[in-house]
Order: sequence, then C-alpha cells, then structure tokens
Amino acid sequence: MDTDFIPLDYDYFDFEGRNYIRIIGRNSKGKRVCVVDTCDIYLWAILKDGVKKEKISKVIEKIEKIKLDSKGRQTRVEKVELHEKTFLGKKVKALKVFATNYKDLHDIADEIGFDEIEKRRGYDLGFTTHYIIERKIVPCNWYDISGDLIAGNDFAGISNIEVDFCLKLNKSKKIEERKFEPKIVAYDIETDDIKIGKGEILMISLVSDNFKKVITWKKTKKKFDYVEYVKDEGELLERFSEHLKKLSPDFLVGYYSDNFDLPYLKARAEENKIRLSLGLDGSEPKFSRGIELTGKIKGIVHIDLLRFIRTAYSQYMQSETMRLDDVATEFLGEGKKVFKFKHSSKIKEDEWESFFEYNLHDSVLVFRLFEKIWPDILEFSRIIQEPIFEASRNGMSKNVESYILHNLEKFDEIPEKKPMSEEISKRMHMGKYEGAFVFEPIPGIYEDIAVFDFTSCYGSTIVTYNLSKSTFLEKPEKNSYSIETPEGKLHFSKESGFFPEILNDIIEKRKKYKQELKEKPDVIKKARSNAFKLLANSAYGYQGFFGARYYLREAAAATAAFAKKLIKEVIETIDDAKYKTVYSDTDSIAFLLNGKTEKQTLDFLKKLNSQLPGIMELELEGFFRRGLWVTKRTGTIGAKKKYALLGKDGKVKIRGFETVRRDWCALARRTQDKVLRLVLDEGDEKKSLEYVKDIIKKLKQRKISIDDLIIKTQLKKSLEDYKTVSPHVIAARKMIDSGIPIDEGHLIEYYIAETEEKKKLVRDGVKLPNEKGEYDIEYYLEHQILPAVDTIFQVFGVDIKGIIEEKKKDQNRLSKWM
DNA sequence: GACTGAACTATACC
DNA sequence: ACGGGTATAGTTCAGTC
Repeated sequence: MDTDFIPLDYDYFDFEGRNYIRIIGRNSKGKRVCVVDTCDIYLWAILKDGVKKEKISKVIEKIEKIKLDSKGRQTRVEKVELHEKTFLGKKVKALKVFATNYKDLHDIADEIGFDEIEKRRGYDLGFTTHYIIERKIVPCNWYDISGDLIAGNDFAGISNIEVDFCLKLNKSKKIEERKFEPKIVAYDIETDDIKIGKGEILMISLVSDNFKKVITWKKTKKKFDYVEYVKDEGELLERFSEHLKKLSPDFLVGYYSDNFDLPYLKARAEENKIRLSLGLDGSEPKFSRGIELTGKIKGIVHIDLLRFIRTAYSQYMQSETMRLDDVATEFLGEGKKVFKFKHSSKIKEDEWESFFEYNLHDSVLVFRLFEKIWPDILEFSRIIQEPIFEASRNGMSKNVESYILHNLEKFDEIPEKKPMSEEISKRMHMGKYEGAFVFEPIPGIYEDIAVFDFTSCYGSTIVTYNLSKSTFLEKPEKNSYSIETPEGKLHFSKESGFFPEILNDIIEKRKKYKQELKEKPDVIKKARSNAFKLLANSAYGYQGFFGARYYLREAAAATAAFAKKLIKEVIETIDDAKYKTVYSDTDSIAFLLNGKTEKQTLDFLKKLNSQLPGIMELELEGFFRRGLWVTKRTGTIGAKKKYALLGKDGKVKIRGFETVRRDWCALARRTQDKVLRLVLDEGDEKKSLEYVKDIIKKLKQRKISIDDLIIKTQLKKSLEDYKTVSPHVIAARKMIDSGIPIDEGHLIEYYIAETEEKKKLVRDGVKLPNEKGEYDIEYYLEHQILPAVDTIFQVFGVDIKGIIEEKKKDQNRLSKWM
C-alpha cells in the first residue's frame, strides 16, 4: 500500500529481540497512519593507530562470537565490518559492530575492551535518534511511503493501536512540503491543592476546533451548556479519556502540564483506581525524570508549551514571569480571566460560573498560544531533526547537539560520547574563563549616536577562527590560529573542523532565510530564520557547557578572546576615523557621529566590513538622537550595562535601569522611566525635576496606592536554603504561615510598612500586599524613588537628594516654630 | 551600639 | 545538571571600635 506521510510521534518496541520504531503521523487526507520500521543497529569500535591487519581480523573474529544474555534477553553480535572513518577530525580505522538490540549495545561495548581498541562510540544516542540518522525518516517532513499493511497480531508491539492503518515500511521518498493542519486539544485542570494528587480535581477543560468543554462533578443549580456534569472525580477522569479518544488529536497541549496537569491526572486516577488510558494503544501516560518531570502519551504528542516558550522565546520577551497570564498577555494581547481562589467547599453557588469560565478560558489561551507558536515548534523539529516531543522540551544546548549529531554523516564522523558524571563534575569545577569586553562609559547625555553590532558575533568567531574540540592544538603549528588569553596562548588548526563547518552552514542558512523572509514574508520562513539564528547564537554556549559531547573550555575561552580582541580593534578604527566611541558591550559599539552624516557612516560601515576577518560582519543597529549614560551608585565612574537611547523614530531603548528590573516597585520604575523619557526628549532635566517633586509630594501625602509600592522578588531556592534572611524570605515565611503554599521559583510580593519602633532592618517592615499597614514613606523615598533617579540628575549636576533633604530640614524647622 | 566591608542574593546585559 | 561570562546594587551579617 502507498500513501504520503508526515511523521509526528516516535517510539519503539522490541519484537523477537529486535528494536522496531513505531511512528505515528498523518497523510494528506487526514488519516492517522502508523509506520513500523527497523534499521541497522551498531556501535563503533575505534582501533588504535597502526594495528596490523592480522590483529584486526582476530579482533573481528572475537567480537563476532559475542553472545549476551542481558536482562533476560538473548543478544548477539550479528556481524562486524571494518570502515575508514573520522573521529574528532582524525582519520581512523573503526569496526562497525552490528547487534540485534540497541539497548544491549552498552553491554556489548563492555565486552570489547580489547587492547587493540582505542574507544567505543555511537551507542548512547537513543534508538529514535539512531533510527532517524540511519533511515532518514525525519520528523515533520513529508514522505511518499509504501509498505505492507499489518494487523494487530503481526507485531506484539502494535496490538490494538487506534490508527486508520498501519504499515510495515518498505520504501520511502522525501517529497516537497504539503499543507498540514494538526489536530490540537488544549487542556487545563483546576484542583483543591497544588501539590500533585493531594486535592481533588474539580474540573477539567478541553478546547479544540469548534469544541469547548468543561467537565466537573460539582453540581450547580444553574446549568451551562459547555459544562458537562458527572457524578464524581472518577467519572470526570473517564470522561476526559473518552473525549480525548473521540477528538483524537495529534497534539495534547498544556501549560506547565509536564509538572502539574498530567501528573495530577495520573495521581488522581491511581487514587480512584482507574486506568487513565490516554495513549493510542490504551496505555497510561508515562513520566520520566530529568531535571524536570516529563509526561509522555503513546501516539499523541504531549506538549508543555511553557517549556518551549522558555527556551525559544524568553530572552526576547518582556513578560516579568513565565506564567500563562503574562505570556498570553504578551503573545495574544489577552490574559487569564480573574478568579479568586478558594477551597471548593468555600466557593459560593453563584461563583462557580466564573470558575468554569476561568478554567475554560485557560484552555482557550493555551489553544491560541499553540496556534501562534506552532510554526516555530515545527521548524525546530525539522531543523534539529528530532521529534516534536523532544524538540519542544530540549534546551538550546541539546538542540545544537542534535543538529550536530544529525549532520555528522557528511564528515564521516563517529559521534562523541556523552560525558559521564565524573567528567561532568570535573568540568564543573573548572573556574570561569575571561569573557567579553565592556567599555566603561563616561556619564553624560550625548547626541547623534550610531550603534553597530556583529551579526551572530560568537558564532561567526567560532567559524572564522575554526574553534572547536576537533581543531584544538596543544602546540602551535606553523599555520594555526592563535590567541592570547590570561591562562596562556591557545591554538587551533586552520584545517577546517566539522563543528565550525556545520556552524557556518547554520549561519549561511540564517542569512538566506532572513533574506527570503524580507522579500516575501510568511510564518514558516520567519520561524526557520529564527530557529537558525537561535542555533547560531547558542553554539558558543554549547562548547562551554559541561554537559556537551563536544565540550571544550579552550574553544569557548578562545571564542571570547578572539571576539574581544577584534571589537577592541574595531573601536580603535572607529575612533581613528574621527568618530567617538561612547560605549561597547561584547558585540556592539555605540559612537558619536561627530558631525558626520548617516550616509558617510554607512559607507564607513561598508569599508569596515571589507576589512574584517573571515565571516565576521558588522551591521547597523540604528541611529539615535540622544543617549544617556550614568554613574554607578557609588563613585563617579560610568556604570556599565545601563543606558537609555532615543531612536530616530522616537522609540526609547532602556537597558539595565531600574525601569526594566522587576525587583523594584512600580512607582520607582515608572518615575524613572518618565524621567528618562523627559530627559531624552528635551535634552535637559528641568521638566523631570518637577515631575519627581510632584511624585515625592504625593508619596509623602500617602496618596500612592499600595499596588504601586509592591516589591516583587523571586524565591530562587527552597526557603530553608537561604543563608541570609532577606525581606523576600520574610514575606515568603509569612505566606506559608497564612496557608499559602510556596515553592521555589515563586515570585514573592511584599511592601515595606512603618513599624512602631524605628526599625534597624528593612525586613522588619515587610508586609504582604493584603496585610494592613501604612507604607514607610522614608523607605520608599530613600530606597526606591531617590536611588532610581539620583544618578540621572547627577548627569545634569542636579543634587536631587540635596534638594529633597533641604526641604525636609525646612519643614522640620518650620514645624518647630509653629 | 554605630560603622564597615564581606557575603549573599536577585536581576539585568550581551 | 540540562549554553556562557560581565556587571550593578540591594540587604544582611560579622567583626571592629
């Protein structure tokens, strides 16, 4: 039978001792297809240099005889082949050792620790990754496939799987992209206790195309047509399964559902002694523990949107937290509905309606978020060639590694192994290496500024100087790239390595898709361009990351050192051309035009680019009307990573200031933001001084709302691990005392209130937002408002603190006499 | 008990 | 344990006089 096919979900099973992949996907007619296939299973045994032919034959003979009985499974080496390969760029002779079961490769590797063998590799990729590399059935690509229809009992592993048809794959051919609209179900639960399984599940909402439902066991007098009423929690769970089965989605999508919704459902199913048969084969969801819990459903791709958003978007997001409310507001322009949580026993009859709506709306938001983000997930999966389940959960480092592993073949490279825990801890104990250069600005307000920055700076540096594990040289060769670092000179071969070469390809693709996007925009191109950009920007972090297969601290250190040297040279060139550099951080340079025109500056940029080494490239970030740099709080030297720019388009770009820090109260942030904007617009401080005086007046008259004085600080670890009892720790303790469960990661909110005696410590005044109290005027003045604006006024020679203090003294004097 | 520097902590920039 | 280093700045804590 023939069909077209897009693979979505991968897992595997054993049949007669052999591994079979099972891929669930769709064809263009919307039928659900299951494909069963197998592939060569092998590991690589890399031979030591200069092992003689006869010796090799003997080793092969020995290996071919290996038979193992592991975990009750008979496994044996099927054959051994000798190949010419490369490993870390070096030519090697390697034995390809074929076996019957991927899970046994580790045991086989243990059996072949012969003297002639230098290293054993390629058995820790995971069967799915290995399969995709072998058979090139890449997730989310389209294929024409043909194969034999199989029934439930042909393979034990596919019994009773709910699909339209199941094929044993014979032939496949990649075809061009076709339209694919996945079937999605978004879900969300509400419970009586946030600890997994501790409380009852009150309701669950399901949202799909033209489908909105809330299932609950709560009986309300007034009935709502989107609410399905069941008798108890057990029935709720069963109805959820039934609806899911009927809707039969490709993706079940939640938000924080790996750690909450799905494990909760499982736990409550156990409590009710019910099987939660969500999988296409009727199986229950399975959880695996990495650093985070991960929930998998057979045949349906379970997606926790939070995890993807965190890795792919968070660095570009404005949201203060990654909570659904904030994220949905940013992406969709609409947040969650408001509902004040109470224990279900305390919810009044007329409040249930808004609870149902709240629950339903969460799923609506998740559904819409998924629609918006889907192109990005799809492109990530295609590009790194890993299934959506993995691509949507992996960190950027893992994504870089996947991309590398799936592109080793054209280099004949044998994959390097994952570091073991011993190696990891060794790497982790290595100190930091010297990183980027940050220019110390001279505080002041400047006019007519241009900003240049390097495109994919570190990625381009790695490519330009060929920096990687396989190109590293202990000693310099006559033709090598060398760089001085504080820890000594580092050298890299000029003979190109696979890592920089793959990275070069990534950067070129990024450029290509960015260009295509400019010419004819569409969401897929945008997603593709963005995915390559993220990969390019993560390659540097990858090589310095202790968990990486291709970790090399020297490569990371050299990348930073080369980039640092280059940007310093560029700054000199810019200043030599009679511009004046005012600031620079890592890969960007801000400088004064000094009377030159924008056109002259763009020509200068062109000239600069023609002189840069390798693929290094500068681009114009923008021209700015004004820019402000301030001093550090202590001393008179310029503060780094803190500035504000006013663009030609009137847009203000604020970096580092309290305005953009969530651990400052809204009043201080807003006041500073206003001051910055006024100062940039007007070029002087006069208006903003009046503005600040007015704010302070209001503060002293207690006219400021508590909402504007709330300080938010994240609890970064569990409460008992804190060595210092800081204000937010006190606030967190108070919350626990009042019965609000707090876990690490929680954003703690509090304000500083006046106390009866004069307090010695800030924390003595901590009160929760709903606690009664008078805000501490002095604290907010001295510790929030004034610090936020003080350094800005200093730039104009205005001593705002002095002005305010004078006033205070005057008032005191006056009050004494009155 | 006031003062001071170090330690701890959170958050931002690129 | 699930990219990296650089930087500012608040609050507490421990040691000093």
